[in-house]
Amino acid sequence: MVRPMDRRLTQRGRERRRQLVEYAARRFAENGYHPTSVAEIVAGLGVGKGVFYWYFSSKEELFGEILREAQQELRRCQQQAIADEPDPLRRIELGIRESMRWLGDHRHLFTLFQFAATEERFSGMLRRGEEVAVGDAVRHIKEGIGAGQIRDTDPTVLTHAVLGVTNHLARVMIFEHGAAPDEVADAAVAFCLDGLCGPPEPAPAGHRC
Amino acid sequence: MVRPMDRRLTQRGRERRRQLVEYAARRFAENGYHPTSVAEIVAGLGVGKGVFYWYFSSKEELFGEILREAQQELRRCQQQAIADEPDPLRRIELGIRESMRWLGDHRHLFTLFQFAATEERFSGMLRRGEEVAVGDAVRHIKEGIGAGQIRDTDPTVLTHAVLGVTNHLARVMIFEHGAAPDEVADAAVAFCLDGLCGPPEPAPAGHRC
DNA sequence: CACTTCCTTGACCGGACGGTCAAGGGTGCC
DNA sequence: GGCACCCTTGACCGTCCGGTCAAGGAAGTG
Repeated sequence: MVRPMDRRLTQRGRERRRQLVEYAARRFAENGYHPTSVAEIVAGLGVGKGVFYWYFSSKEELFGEILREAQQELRRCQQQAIADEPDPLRRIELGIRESMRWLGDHRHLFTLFQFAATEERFSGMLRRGEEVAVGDAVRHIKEGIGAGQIRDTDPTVLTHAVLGVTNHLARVMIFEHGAAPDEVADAAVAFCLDGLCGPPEPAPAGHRC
Repeated sequence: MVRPMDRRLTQRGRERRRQLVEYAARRFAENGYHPTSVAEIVAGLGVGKGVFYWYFSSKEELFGEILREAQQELRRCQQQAIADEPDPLRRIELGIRESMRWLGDHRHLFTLFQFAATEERFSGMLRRGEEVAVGDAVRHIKEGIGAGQIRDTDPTVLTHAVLGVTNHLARVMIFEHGAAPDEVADAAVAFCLDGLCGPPEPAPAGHRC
């Protein structure tokens, strides 16, 4: 499982560590995890190999740390964006918009998430982080269902549907087509809200549907 | 770009080639592309290393062929499923259902698609295949918009929203949670159709929205 | 100054990997 | 049989990679 080394670090040490995480994340995303060697990372930073193994016990551990920190920060941003918005549907909207913004700003990390999902050693770690975020979203959806705003379907499925739209649109429209995150977010929100609310016909209640 | 070797193969040769593609695809998906060595592939098939390099000029070329053939087959299945259904909205539904079924049956290939997206050498190849499939879907969406069944939004965005829902739900609900493809497809179809059709309020025409 | 702790260097190691190739077996055709 | 062609073998090669470590510099503390 590769437990993280927790050395006591000075200011200087924390800065070096940050450099390594940052630079390695970019190289891993651009070049692939396996094709990027430790030698290349330290050369890119102009330091000796020993520096790497002073801060991390292996390349694998470094990747794990990158993953963990990225997931942590994404969640932090989402929580902050949602803050204390009372309406669950609007919380979901804000979550989508914030995700889109964040992914636009950290596309290299998104690539690493994708890669992590394809290797067994990392997919577990990724999944644990994902489950936390999904848990958050599921709560909002459940609340929306309770309030009659959202169709009464398995909240987990709905959550993943929203997640799928957001991630895929971010990747294709923002990264590949170079679209503006805000506009893509508008489209994603529109699609998801209608998808969540359900068919118009029975439309009995709810202040948006 | 690693052009495929086109040798003239006998019956026996074609069978060997198929074995290599099949087995390597499974190992790549289970173990990762880079961590799976050519030596391991040929050992798993009980043949010498020369066999590999008789049929493929490099490991990279083999992976490219796996990708190409998988995309080709997925598209073939989708086209066949849609066949000559006249209603565009229903064509999309059938496409979603068929994708879900196919992904459920070929989850290892899905993993390889994901991996390919993370390495520059392969992402181009992947994208070219994706564009073809997206082009198909966009046509159906455009037709739906023309018929007033689908909201008048950028068809490419709508297509990718649907694709995102389908792929993500397949991965999470079918692969990870072990849900039944048919039920997941039901949920995906419901979500996407409402997402495509748009908000209920103005609801002027169309026989489903 | 001495002494400790934190950090850095880069040559080095064992092993694994992708790829090559000379040699040979098998099959079918004349 | 003789010959051509398709396929297979596995030892071998050069390279590169993750990781180690003895040695030494810098910074802080007394």
